[in-house]
Amino acid sequence: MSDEKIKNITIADIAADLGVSKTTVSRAMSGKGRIGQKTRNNVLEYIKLHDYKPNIVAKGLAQSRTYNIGVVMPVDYNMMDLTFFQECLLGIEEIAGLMEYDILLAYNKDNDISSLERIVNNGKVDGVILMRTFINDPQIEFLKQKNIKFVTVGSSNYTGVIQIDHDHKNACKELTSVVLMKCSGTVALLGGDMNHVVSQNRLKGFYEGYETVGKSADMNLVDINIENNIMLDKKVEEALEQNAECILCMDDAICVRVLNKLHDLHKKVPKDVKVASFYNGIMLENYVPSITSLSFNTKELGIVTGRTIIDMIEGKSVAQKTLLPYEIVLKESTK
Amino acid sequence: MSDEKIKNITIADIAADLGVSKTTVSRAMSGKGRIGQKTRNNVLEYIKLHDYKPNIVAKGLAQSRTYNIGVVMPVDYNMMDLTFFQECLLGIEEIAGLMEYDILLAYNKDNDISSLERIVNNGKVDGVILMRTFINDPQIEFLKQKNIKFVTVGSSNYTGVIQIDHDHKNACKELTSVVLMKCSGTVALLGGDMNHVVSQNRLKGFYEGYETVGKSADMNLVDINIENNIMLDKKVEEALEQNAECILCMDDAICVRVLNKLHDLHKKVPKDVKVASFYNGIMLENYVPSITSLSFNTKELGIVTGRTIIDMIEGKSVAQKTLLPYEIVLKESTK
DNA sequence: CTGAAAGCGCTTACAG
DNA sequence: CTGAAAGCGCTTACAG
Repeated sequence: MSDEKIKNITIADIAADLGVSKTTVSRAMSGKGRIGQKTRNNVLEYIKLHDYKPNIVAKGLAQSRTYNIGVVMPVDYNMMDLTFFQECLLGIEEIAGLMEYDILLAYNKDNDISSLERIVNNGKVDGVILMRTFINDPQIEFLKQKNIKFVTVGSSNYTGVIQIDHDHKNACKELTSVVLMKCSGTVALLGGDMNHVVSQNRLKGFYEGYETVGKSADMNLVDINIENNIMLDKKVEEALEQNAECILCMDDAICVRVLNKLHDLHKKVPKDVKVASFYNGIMLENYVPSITSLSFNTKELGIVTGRTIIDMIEGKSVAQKTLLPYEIVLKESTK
Repeated sequence: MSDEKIKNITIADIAADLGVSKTTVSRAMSGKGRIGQKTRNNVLEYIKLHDYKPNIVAKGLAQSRTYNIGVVMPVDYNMMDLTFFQECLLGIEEIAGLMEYDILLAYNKDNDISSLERIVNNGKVDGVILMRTFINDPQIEFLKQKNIKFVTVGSSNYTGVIQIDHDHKNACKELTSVVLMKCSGTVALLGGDMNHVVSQNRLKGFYEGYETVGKSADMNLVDINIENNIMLDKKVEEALEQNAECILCMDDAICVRVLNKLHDLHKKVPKDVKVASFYNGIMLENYVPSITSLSFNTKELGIVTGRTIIDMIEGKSVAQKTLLPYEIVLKESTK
């Protein structure tokens, strides 16, 4: 066994073997340009027989393309986010593979975008997916200035940015109104960092949910921007003191903490207080009692995001904002 | 703003502007071949001034390289593994970036290696890192047959495979002997799928730990290949019935389950029984009482793995097997 | 319908 | 010390 990689067969080899020009071989494969049916079949047959794989890098160079898409992963995640990103990435990879694209990874740690800069400055990607964005986002600034095509997972307040997201606002609106039907009265809302666009949308949906039943939220029971878990625990106690019949949690992490606190206080769910979450997540999955929550398909989010950036790369026009559907999963916790 | 990517400056532009040949520019950058000091500085200055970045793809084509390394991630992970893989990947990315390489992602789901096949058949990578391998591994078969350079994270029983791992065997040996010092008598060992090479090494270390104190393990207290959590719970009870003074757990997932079971049985750690784990992990981190365990630096594992595959790509010789150090962290649970 | 030639942006013998 | 030319493996006007 030699130490070298096996030398791959090239388009020139095929041309020589078949007694045609490289042009013809190229055309047979791409389907572009006129070519005789017989000639074409000949080439295709040869390719199949010899299991020829064109060198995508060379193809890319000739077309000023790379057939790579850059994906920027955040590093400062917590456990729950990790599974979200992984699953989304899986969706991206799946669709990319089908379209003959590959994923080039970059990381974003504390808004250090050097990793992103490298892959785009080195011309290694045709487009970029940002897995997480911020209100003021150096990634977006950089990509705009470089005029590179990109898509964001989740909503962004930047103008002109193509974004794919679940329809959090309407999801929260609907869940809120469903819960309001069950608890004739006081519903508390806890958690949510308003620096995140998604939190803003959830809050909006919450208010709109109230509107649908002709009421308006009791602002004493809405506690956002809770700084830490200790604060959160206190907010749970306060909600109970104000006789909240149901606690809505901004996301699954909040919800787990709330449930633990209720457990410590010997409050039974749903007998003493109902609980629901605006986001499903792995930690909520096997909780007893089962927890009512919104349910989003993360892998699908990845697939749609991947398809969108590839469409953009290939010159198709795409929607400025794509909102994916959601499900409301009613479980024991709001019975 | 045009719809096109900004056209990058090329080596030809520099050559024209400076009135030298492309050869000279190339040489100035690479440092290869003879070139006058003054000419060289001229070029370098121009490059810095205009912030020129060579097109790595073109460079790669000319050198039959890609400056990409493929990383194959497993998909059938559980939560705990996920953080391991993420952190390892982070290490790989860090060193790759420093060496001007990038990460191309592939997935391995149920030993479907089509994703891996695509990136190597398409000539998109110079080498591959396998994040997880199996006793009979189609990934390894494929890469060997293709004669592509690759490295595995963790140990493999295949011959001739370059592997990077923590020194699990000696780590387990040392922890076992430390624990034996504290519990003059009966130590139980629970968990570990013997289809995994790492489990085999841990078990070996466990036995060797006994040897160091001149004893041999009580086989009634060694329970490996435990099929599920129910079984595991039963094994915990059995260990207690046999008056085990300490329970050693093969990994953190096992350990968490064991701790929960002990909690249910109202057994106090370490008063009623001591506990230690052969692997640290996120779920063990904040446990009360704090848990004695082996501690491994996962990011470092990634860094070393990345450096190794790059060394191989660049023709340097590397060790067949690299074993990284470990730490024994004594905590409350074995007091 | 097919091919010769130029080009994508680099590197690298070869020659001077 | 420097440059003209060929080459990496493709694509694509252009010409016939």
